[in-house]
Amino acid sequence: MEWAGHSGHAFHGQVIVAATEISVLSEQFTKIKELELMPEKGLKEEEKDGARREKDHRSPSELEAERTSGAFQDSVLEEEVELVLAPSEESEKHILTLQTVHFTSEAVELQDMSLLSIQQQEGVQVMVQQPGPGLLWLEEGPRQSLQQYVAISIQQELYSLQEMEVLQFHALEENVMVASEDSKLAVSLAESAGLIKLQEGQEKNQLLAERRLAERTKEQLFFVETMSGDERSDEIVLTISNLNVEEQEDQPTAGQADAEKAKSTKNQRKTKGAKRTFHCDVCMFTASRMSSFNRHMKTHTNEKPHLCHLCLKTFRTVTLLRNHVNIHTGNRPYKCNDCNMAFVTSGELVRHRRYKHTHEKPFKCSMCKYASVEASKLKRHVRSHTGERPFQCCQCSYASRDTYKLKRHMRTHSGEKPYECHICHARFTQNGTMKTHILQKHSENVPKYQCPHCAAIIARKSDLRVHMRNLHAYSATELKCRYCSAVFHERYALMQHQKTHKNEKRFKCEHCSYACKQERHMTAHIRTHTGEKPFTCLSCNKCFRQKQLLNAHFRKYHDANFIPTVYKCSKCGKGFSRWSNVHRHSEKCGSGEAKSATSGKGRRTGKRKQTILKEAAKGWKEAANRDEATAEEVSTMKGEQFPGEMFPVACGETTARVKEEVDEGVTCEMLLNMMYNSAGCTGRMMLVSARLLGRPQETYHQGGRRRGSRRVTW
DNA sequence: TGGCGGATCGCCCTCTGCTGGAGACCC
DNA sequence: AGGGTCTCCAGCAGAGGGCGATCCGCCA
Repeated sequence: MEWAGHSGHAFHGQVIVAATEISVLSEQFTKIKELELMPEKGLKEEEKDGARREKDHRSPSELEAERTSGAFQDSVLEEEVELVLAPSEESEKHILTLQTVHFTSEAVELQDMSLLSIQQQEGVQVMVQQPGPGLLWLEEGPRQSLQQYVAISIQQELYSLQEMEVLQFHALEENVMVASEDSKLAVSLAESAGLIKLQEGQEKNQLLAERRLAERTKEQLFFVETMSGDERSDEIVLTISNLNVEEQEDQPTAGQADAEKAKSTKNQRKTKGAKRTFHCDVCMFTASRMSSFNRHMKTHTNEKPHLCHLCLKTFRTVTLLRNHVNIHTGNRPYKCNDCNMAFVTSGELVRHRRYKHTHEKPFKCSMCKYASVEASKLKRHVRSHTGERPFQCCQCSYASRDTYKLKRHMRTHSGEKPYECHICHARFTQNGTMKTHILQKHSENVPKYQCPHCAAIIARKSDLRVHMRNLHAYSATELKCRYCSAVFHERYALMQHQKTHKNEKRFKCEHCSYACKQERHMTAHIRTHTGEKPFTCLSCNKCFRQKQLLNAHFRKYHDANFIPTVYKCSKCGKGFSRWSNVHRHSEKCGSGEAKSATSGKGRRTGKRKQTILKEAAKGWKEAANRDEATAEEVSTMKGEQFPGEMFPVACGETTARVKEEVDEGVTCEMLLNMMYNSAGCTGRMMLVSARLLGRPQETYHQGGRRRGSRRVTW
C-alpha cells in the first residue's frame, strides 16, 4: 500500500476524503447508517486477507465495477490525495481519490485537531461525524460532477482521534508506505477499519491500541468502506465511519448486552407454528415480524447513527432525523386546513385537528362523561377515580397522579420560584399565581365579583365562594338574634336583622316617653325621676346626677387656671360660651355661617387639645374615607403648618378648632401622629394623610408582617 | 427498507379551587 | 382594648389541554 499525492507538511490536518459525490442529507445519513449497521459484516471480513478486506464491504456490483475499472490510477491530482491500496498482488491497485477540504465550521474548536488544517475545495461535502460534541460539518458545495465522498466518523473526543492516529501509525509504519505525514490519518482510519493488512504482531499492537482507546471511549474505531463510484469513473467511494467490532465483542454496553441477550435468546423463544412471534427479553415487547423485532431491539441500544449537523443530536432512524431537521428548517409539511398550524408529522396534524377542530374524543371514561383525544389523558383521568398516585415525593408523603405535579410540588422543597413579576419583581412558584398577582396588583379594570345575594363585591372568585359559604350558606342550627327572638338559618340574614336593632331606641323610660339607644343614657335619665345625685363636689359638697356635670362645675368654680372658651360671631363679634349658641346667633345675625371662631386667650390644657384633635381626626377620617382629599390639599399640606381650611367643610366647628391649634405651632406630622394615637385613625386615613404629606407610602407600611400592612411607624 | 398513520410517552401549560396568614373592620 | 369576622393575598394542588418526540404495525 502506498500513499500517493498530496505530500503536505507534517500531517497538517488535511482530512483526507475521497472525492466527491454530493448527496442530499438523508442519503448521506442513510449511507452512514447502513455502514454502521454492518459491524458484524466488517468483523467477519476482517479475518480475511486484509489487503483486500475493503472489497468485502462492497456490493458485488461494486466489486465488479471495481474490477472492470481497470485503470489503477497513480496520478496525483492537484488537490486530491489518492489513497492507493496495495494489495498483496502488485498488479492490483485501488486508487481512492481523496480530496482535501476545509472545515467550515469555525465554531468547532479544533484544539487537538489543530493539526488538521483542511483545505476547502469547492464541491466537496465531507462530514466528520462524532456523536458527541465534536462534530465537524463541512458545508455542501456545488454538486457538479462529484461522485464520491467519505464520511469520517470520529466517535469520540478529538484527542482520541489524534491519539489513535499516533498509535496506529506506529503499528503501521513498517507495512505501510506513508508518502506524507498528511497520510497518517487516512492510514490510521483505513487501517483501523481493517482495510489494511497488518502483520501478526503489528495487528496485535493495533488491537491493543484500539482496546486502549476503547477503554476511554465506547466507539473509537473507524469503519472504512470502499464502493465503486460512478460508472464513468474509476474512483471508489471511500466511506469511513465508526466501527465498533471489538467493543461490541469484548465490552458490550448495558443496552447492547441486553440487546445481544435478547438476540441470542430470541430464536429459542420463537413460537413454533404458523405465526412466529419474537419476544424481547429486555422488555415485554413482542413482534410478529423479524423486521419489527429488529427495529425494536435498536431501542435498547444507544445506537443513534443519524446525526443532526445543526445541533449534533443523534437519532436512531433516518425518519426521526428528517423530522428533526425539519424543526430546524421550519419545514412543516403537514398543514391544517382550518387554521395556520403546521406540523412535522401527520400524526401531530391529526391530533391537532381533533383537539381544535373536529373535537373527536375517542377515549371515553366508563365512570364519568369525560372523553379525551388521547389515551394517555384518559389514563391520567382515571387516576382521579381510582385515587392512584404513582409518583411519590422523596422528601415528604405527597404523591401525585402525574409527573408534572410532582415536579411542581418539588419546588416547595427546593424553594425555587421561577416566575417573576416584571413590575415589582416579586417571585412565585407557579405561573398562575404570578399572573393573578399582576392582574390584582398592577392592572387596571381589575374584575370584581358581585355576590348574587348581597351587595358585597369581592376581588377573587374563590373568595366570593368563601363569602358565600360563610354568609349565605344554609345553617341547620338556628341563629338567634341577640336583641330579640328572631331566628335565622343564614348568617347574612341574621346580620341584616341585627342591624335593624342598631339605631332603634330600645331603652324606654317607664315613667315618661324618653327613649334612648344606650343603657347608660337611660341610667342617667332615671335619676331625673328618682332624684338620685351620686356625684359630689369635694370642694363644696354640691351633688350632681352625672359625672360630666360635676367636672364642668369643678373647672368653672374651683380651677384657677381655667379660662372659659368664648365663641365669637364673625359678623358682630359677640361672644358666646357655646358654639351652638354662636351658630344659632349667626343665623339671626345674617352672617349665615360661622366659619371662624375665636377662643379665649388662655392656654389650652393637654386634654382640651387632645379633644380637639380627636374631633379633627374624626372629621379627617370621614373626609379621607370619602376620598375628599384633593390635589390642592396635597399641595397645601406641603407646608409645615396645618391649615384649618384643609378640612372639609363638613367638619364644621372642628375645622376651625384645628386651625386654631395649628396656628399655635402644631406641625402636620405632629398632628397626624396625634390623630393616629388619639383617634385610632384607619389605615386608609393614614394612607391619605401620608399622601398629603408627600411621604412615601412605604413609610406607612413598615412594621407590618406582610405587604399591605398599614401600621404607622413614624 | 422506508414511509405512513396511529399509539404512546413526556413535558409544559392553563384554569380552577382550596387553604391559611395577615390586616382591616366592626362591635 | 380585644375578640370576631371579613377580605386580600400568596401558596399550593387537582384536573385537563396541547403538542413535541418517539415507537410500532403495516404496507408498498
